[in-house]
Amino acid sequence: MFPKATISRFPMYFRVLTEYNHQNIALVSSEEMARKVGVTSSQIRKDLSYFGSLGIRGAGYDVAYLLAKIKEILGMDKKRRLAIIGAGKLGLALAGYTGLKQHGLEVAALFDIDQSKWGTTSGQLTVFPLTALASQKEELGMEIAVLTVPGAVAQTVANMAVQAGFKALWNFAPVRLVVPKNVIVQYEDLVVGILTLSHHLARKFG
Amino acid sequence: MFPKATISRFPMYFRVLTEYNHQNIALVSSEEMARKVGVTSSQIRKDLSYFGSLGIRGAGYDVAYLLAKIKEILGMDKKRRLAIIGAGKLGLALAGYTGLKQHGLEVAALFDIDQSKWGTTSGQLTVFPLTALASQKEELGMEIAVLTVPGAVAQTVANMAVQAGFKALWNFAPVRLVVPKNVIVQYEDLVVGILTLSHHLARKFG
DNA sequence: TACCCCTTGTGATTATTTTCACAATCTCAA
DNA sequence: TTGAGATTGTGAAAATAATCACAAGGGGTA
Repeated sequence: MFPKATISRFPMYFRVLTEYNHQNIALVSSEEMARKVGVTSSQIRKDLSYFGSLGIRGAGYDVAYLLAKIKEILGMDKKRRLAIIGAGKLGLALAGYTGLKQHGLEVAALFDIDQSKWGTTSGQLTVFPLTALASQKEELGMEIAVLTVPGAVAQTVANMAVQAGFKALWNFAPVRLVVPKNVIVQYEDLVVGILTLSHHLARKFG
Repeated sequence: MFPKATISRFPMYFRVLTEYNHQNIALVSSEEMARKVGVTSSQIRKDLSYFGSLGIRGAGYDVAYLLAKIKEILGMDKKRRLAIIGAGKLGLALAGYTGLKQHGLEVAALFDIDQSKWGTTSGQLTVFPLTALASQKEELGMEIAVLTVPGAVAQTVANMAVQAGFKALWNFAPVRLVVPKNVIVQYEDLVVGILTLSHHLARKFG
């Protein structure tokens, strides 16, 4: 089995390859990619080797082919639809975040318990009542539930998402969720990054 | 030196300790914390041991004392002020994100190159022209620059932040930045989490 | 005070991840 | 077709991180 960090490097590989593709560069070496991404070339070769012999010895990697492979590995060959639960600032920001669309991810609808938020938002997205989660999941073909709700209600909302049939949760609430074994949870803690910076600042400058 | 992951676990420790503190629980064992955080108790003891003998053998950890220590380690004992550069959806969402304030971080101002955005936002925050970065840094005592700008201009904006005297950058643009050695960059790639989920979905269900 | 119980702190061990270094083998040119 | 030059793919080694297991103390009680 490959290291967990391997998958986390693939989005970066995807982006630089997209760039090369856009520049009509057909072949690229691991050394060249490494410079751009900021990792070692052997790291890139090792990461890719977990998924087969994807390169051409003596020549490098075929940009279009590798791009297709990475899309496949990251599940980007199929369009994934997201349900954002919690139409607060963070939920709305994610709904309008272009980075998602650029990676084949589509926010299909938002959900909130607050009646005053129901209806259509600035974009062409609709905020539904939380109770409509299960029915809209089927209607819109959503697979991933994004939890942008306060920590205090995160577990309750997670239960509802599981009940509605979601098998994957992307959780922004700073809470460990208890879910059935067949449900995947990806935790996203925005505070970790900034506090890591704060720690380094404190070390260096006090 | 301690593992990088050690620091990334501290925000979670901070939160559960805050909870215990709120419940007037004075003493807590690593075993008890471990259950709540979702890591092993020896992991917690090891993490804490890098910063001294913070517990009491036979009894556990003094919640208030450990909380103070963790605040110190994460640089939360001093209020850190942030400058958000890029007053788009993500920038505005971060500006209003309560999680930051809860960890002693304060967004002091926003900056944007777009004249139509200059002025006061929904909160009591002001959006300044990008050219005011250096002067406002001194005026407002900001230490950390948050880059919520498109990837294409991220390097240019980073250069301006460095020029203005920022020693720490929190970069949301999916681009590797070139900065002087004494400047710290923390990368935040929102797409990694969701594509990790997408990968697992593709593996399990196709 | 003496003893028992409890939990920390930490070397030693194990597991995981990255880097090294080079054989394998592909391309290109003559 | 052959040989030179390039770059992959990958075992082995090194570095990093997590877990184990237990000695070292501290707290509480009689």
